[in-house]
Amino acid sequence: MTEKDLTKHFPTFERDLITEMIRVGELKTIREGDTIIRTGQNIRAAILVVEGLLKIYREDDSGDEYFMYYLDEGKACAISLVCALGIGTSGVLAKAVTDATILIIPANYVDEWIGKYKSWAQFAVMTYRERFEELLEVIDHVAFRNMDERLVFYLKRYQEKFNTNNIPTSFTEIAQELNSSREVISRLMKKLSEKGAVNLHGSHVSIIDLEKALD
Amino acid sequence: MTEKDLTKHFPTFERDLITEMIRVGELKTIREGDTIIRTGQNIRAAILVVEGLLKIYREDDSGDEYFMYYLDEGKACAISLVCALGIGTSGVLAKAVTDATILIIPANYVDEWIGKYKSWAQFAVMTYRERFEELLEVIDHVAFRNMDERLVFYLKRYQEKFNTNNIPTSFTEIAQELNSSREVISRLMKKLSEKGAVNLHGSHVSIIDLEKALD
DNA sequence: TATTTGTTGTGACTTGCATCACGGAATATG
DNA sequence: CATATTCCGTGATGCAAGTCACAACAAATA
Repeated sequence: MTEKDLTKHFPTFERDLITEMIRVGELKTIREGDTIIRTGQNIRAAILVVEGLLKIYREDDSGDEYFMYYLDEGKACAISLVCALGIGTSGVLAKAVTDATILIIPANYVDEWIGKYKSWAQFAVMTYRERFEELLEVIDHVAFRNMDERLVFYLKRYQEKFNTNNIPTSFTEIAQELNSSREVISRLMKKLSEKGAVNLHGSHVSIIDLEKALD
Repeated sequence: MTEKDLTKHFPTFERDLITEMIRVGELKTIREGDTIIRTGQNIRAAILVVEGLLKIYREDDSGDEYFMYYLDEGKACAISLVCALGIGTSGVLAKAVTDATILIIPANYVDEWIGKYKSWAQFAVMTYRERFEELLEVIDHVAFRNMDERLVFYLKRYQEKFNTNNIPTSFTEIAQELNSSREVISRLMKKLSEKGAVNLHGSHVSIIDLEKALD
């Protein structure tokens, strides 16, 4: 990983910071499907996504995983940033959706750089802000919306993140991530297809126009 | 407000920071029930709670307010901290539960102090961390728990924050804050009283032992 | 090819909860 | 004191969604 590569994904960082990140950070490549952070795990480093896409979940006692949001290239896990300083355990679960490269920054630098590099402090704050907003959006959906709307939201995010109208995810998996059941997803999908919002091909789903889902 | 008063509520802050807070911050007293931050409001300052107790809500399109968490003395509103820097609008609603005193710090200082005062940077990070955790807990409840458990959680927090077993809140209000309905709360309360977890006195509710709610 | 495994579709049933429609008790206000 | 207002209790009803049971596929594998 060269300075140029890193600068490409983190364009706001000043040169000195990039240099130091390369010096002290540990690059790690992750396979699709791998789990990077586990709930309850003790974290002593910040995690930045250099390449690839992660998914962040909240896990309940019985092991159900509620999908909260995606983490793109150039973003950081807010939990890992925040845990890096305090004596924190995770609280969330992070999985790689694609093969990915992450940069692991030891906790002490996370702290030190806040005073040292303005761009780092801003990055940290921006990270918090964005994740915070995303959590609020999750709460909106879970607290106020019905499953049909949440499914549409789920599909919309997939569409945006992967820039495709093809949803290869099985109904079983979608159901797990929305903390619902396969049958419910199946029936809701049928309704969506009746409205002309999606097409069902048995094996996969293709999005036509999610706006049509609004009745 | 003297330096001594402020130090009492924010003991980790160094003397210089306290001095500067008094110089540039605006103290404001708030009446019980007043709204401090509105959803969608543009925020150009951080808000610290010096005295009193606030309640933070998430509002949906139709004006329903979902109660998320309390904000104690010595704490800051994470949203206001984070919005102070970015070009942010609020996303949450803050109300005073008791008469309160808040300290308003203009956005530019929020930013500046992160590099200047270590205790401030740590305070900011700690604030994010705590609020973040609280949001995750909210998601847990809304996503995974039924109304009965959420009601018990609601009562438990009241008990802790006000250090009392007396709940003077009307069922109608509890229902609104949990995004439920009065009748449902009424029936669940009855169940709780049958289990010996609470006593119903018509006008108010008194907690006996919330552990007994677990069946 | 035959079998296993993972997928979706669907009817029947149950449950949690919102809503409606009362009525009665308590409190406030004229 | 009378009336209005606000609160709570409770049955009836409807809907969203979770669960069960079973069938029809398709893809992978022996």
